[in-house]
Amino acid sequence: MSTINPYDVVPKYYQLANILKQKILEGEWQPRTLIPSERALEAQYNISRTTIRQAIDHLEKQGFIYREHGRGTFVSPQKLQKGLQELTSFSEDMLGRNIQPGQIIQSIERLTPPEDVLQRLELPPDAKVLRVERVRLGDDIPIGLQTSFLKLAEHQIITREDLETAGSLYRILQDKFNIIPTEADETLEVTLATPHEASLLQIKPGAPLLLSERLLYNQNREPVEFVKILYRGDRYRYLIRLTR
Amino acid sequence: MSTINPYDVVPKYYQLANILKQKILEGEWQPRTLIPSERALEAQYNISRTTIRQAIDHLEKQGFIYREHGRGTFVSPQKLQKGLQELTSFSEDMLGRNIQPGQIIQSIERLTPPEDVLQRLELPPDAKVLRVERVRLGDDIPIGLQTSFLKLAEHQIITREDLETAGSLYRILQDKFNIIPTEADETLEVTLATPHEASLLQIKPGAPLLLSERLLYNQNREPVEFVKILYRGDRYRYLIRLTR
DNA sequence: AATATTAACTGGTAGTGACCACATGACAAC
DNA sequence: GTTGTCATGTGGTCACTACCAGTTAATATT
Repeated sequence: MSTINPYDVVPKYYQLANILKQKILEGEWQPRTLIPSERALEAQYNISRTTIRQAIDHLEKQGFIYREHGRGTFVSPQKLQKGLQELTSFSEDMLGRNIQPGQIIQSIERLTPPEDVLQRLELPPDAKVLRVERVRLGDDIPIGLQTSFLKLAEHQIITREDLETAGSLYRILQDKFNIIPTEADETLEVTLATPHEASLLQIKPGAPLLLSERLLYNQNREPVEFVKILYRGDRYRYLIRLTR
Repeated sequence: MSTINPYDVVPKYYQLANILKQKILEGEWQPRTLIPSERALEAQYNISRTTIRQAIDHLEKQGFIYREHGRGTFVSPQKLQKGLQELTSFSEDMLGRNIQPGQIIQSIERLTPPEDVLQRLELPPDAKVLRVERVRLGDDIPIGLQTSFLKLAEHQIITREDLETAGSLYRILQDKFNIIPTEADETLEVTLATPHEASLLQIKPGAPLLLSERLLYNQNREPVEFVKILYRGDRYRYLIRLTR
């Protein structure tokens, strides 16, 4: 069994949460069963109840456990499809489904985007953004057509090499420009493929597509990216977990 | 200004959260501006920092504010589209968009559903469920075709009257059967309308539809309802907020 | 046997005190 | 001017303590 170090860069509650999570993932604690009470854990790990509760809070938010006042804390029964409702990049999304992500870069250009994109990015009418167009692949099959509009200064460049090596655009934003995605608003709707889109996605013109439009905010809640992804209707399904 | 009662059924942190929320909604605290520090609020309201933090935790989770370590706590700038990522019924969804929800009840029947529905509801092969078919309206225009499969005992009946008076199915589940929806897994994908679906939705056969499939869990994390909604592609757009 | 009471659990709320980690601006040193 | 140091203010973590609020089962009462 792992132990908890009293002084570390990693908070105690976080370490504890991982220990408990482990017990669930490894099956030591079965779904629907009661886990030790907060007072019991307090004694067992010699950690204050404050910290115990903080750890359990995290696990509850992540959907591993649920609490019932007066009865106890239980392991969630659901074969948890990890981190739905979480902000993920296309690559992360694919990896979560055990599909190998890939991409064909169509273009990287600095230009003035359509009016509606400027508005959402809170930019003046003549501003320029970096547009990145890619066909996204899953296990080498076209899944979606992705167009990103990035609010970046003129000297902030993203190259083909950046994209090819990093794979994920979020990685680049974080490492190269210190932009950390924290939140996004997304809409989903249905459209039909234009001939151009159809040829890129290797489907028939007029085939149904799932259109996702996502406005991404950085750590200061400023919009930094507007992304459109046209998903092939026959090869993609959107998953979320909702809570009340 | 409101005051905080020391002893009440309503927790202090909850009352405080509402007071702070009010200040944001009424515009007293403008977006992006710093709100008083936790120590300042502690002094101002004569509440311990523990409780202050608990209130702020809630507001942060709801997206009203965000914190930056070492800098302070700020009001979120976003014209918050309330409670996305939250579990809502069709009626609640519509009301949140300022659209009047409505329904045409097609049928209410007790029957054995398709195999896949039984499996998701964790029922044996011969089990029966209550199926409710409705055309859902928004401002009197057909928006979606909704089919609910409810895991209910034989004596647990839902009548047309129940549905017509309550409006929301969730209301009925809660009031009549003490089933409280707490969580759901949802998938979204694209399909094309069959002639039958098209006629009910008043669109052309083959028109693109957004198909939502939702498995709803009760307070004990048991599946209680499986709902399919076929949304008209031209009249419905799905909204969510994602966080990281 | 049925019903009411109670004791002993559970998680939930609240206060106090202490210190850590990060950000920032004032100020000293160069 | 530039750079480095440091004091101060912010949120983050943690311990200890106390009591409130549901749940349950044993027990007493009828």
